[in-house]
Amino acid sequence: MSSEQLAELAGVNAAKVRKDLSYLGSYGTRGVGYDVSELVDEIAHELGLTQDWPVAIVGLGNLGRALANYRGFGARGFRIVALVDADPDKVGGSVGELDIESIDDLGAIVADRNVAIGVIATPAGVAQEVTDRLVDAGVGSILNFAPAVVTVPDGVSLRKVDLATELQILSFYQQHRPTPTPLVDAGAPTPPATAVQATRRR
Amino acid sequence: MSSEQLAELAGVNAAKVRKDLSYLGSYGTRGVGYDVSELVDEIAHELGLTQDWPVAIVGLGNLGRALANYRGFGARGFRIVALVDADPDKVGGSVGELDIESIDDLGAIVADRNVAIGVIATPAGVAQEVTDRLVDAGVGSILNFAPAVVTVPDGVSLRKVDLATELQILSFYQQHRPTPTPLVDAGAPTPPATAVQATRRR
DNA sequence: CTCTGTGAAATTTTTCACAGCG
DNA sequence: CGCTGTGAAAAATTTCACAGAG
Repeated sequence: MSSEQLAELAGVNAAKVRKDLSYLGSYGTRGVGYDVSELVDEIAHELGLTQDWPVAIVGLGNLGRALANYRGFGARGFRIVALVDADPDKVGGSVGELDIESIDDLGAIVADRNVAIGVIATPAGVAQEVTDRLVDAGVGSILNFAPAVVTVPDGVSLRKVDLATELQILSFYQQHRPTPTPLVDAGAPTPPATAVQATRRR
Repeated sequence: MSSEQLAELAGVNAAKVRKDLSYLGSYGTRGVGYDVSELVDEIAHELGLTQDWPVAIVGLGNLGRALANYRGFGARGFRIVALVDADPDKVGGSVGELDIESIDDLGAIVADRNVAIGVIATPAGVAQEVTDRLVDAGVGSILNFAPAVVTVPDGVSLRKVDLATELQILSFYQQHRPTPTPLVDAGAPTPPATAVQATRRR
């Protein structure tokens, strides 16, 4: 597959694809393109996806349950090894194959199962406390879904997914839409809309 | 509050805060700083958050239910006005205050309730089809949680939240962590770790 | 001939640094 | 004085464009 095709699929410039891939090394063949399975392997290796990263989910409300059931994790090599909650009513219950354990046992759980990544799906109010507990237990990466800013010490990675922020960004574009409702004949070649775009290609 | 303080809270450079805010106009007071509530109002206005953007959620598996129950949406002015699924067993059920309706009624639902934003929480396999249906119905912004790349016509905004991608990014940093497990005396000033950081400040 | 890999150019983003307002 | 607003500089990112490998 050529950089041109990859670029089309990703919605970016072909030169960017080539430049980015060049940082991995020279895995393309001039005049031909890239071997996709080779690329997949190389990228997986570079991203550390060939290793097994045990994941613990803290907080088993609706979002935590959704994440626990999310099949996309296993598919990409992330193994959920623990579900932890503070609510005594939830502890002892289970989601899928896994039992819900008490956050008081976090230290032992992280140590025993080598938890590398902690996912926070708790209410905002306890997010920082949970983060601190995870860090103290030795977890090196945190993915925070709680609508709260949390801080971590140097050396710990932190990412935040804020669902409301995503909607706010859409709202911005929605407000700046070329036409509030594009009342164009179905079948017309293409609406003349060309303005600020959140959209990628086509 | 000064740009310095705002920058500290956001984990960015103070000049960047000032430069960014300057695009809204001149809402600061020299020698003093910014009036936070004024900033909140101005930013809300610029982002279109003073308007009401009706949201429809398509797909009511675990993730869809979590999103439907997510209190952060209402708190920031997004009103969920419809829950839609293709599964006849789910249609007629409800989540919170809202009934689950059939995707076959999508056109009427979008038109009646002025749905502006569609949230896709379906399996990957039907994400493109659902996207097309939403766009045909007149929805101008799409937030895609399905682990699938979907395309939209020009003039429609699209954002994607990929949970597994977030983990992959963490995995990358985890793999490049300064020390696998920072075995530093608790109480030591600060671990000497200084390397590639996903972390913001402190 | 086609398509990669990559210097160099163009563009965008971020930071510096300071005039000047309150 | 202290802190904003902003030109100008610096840095980072993206794109161009083309030599040269296959």
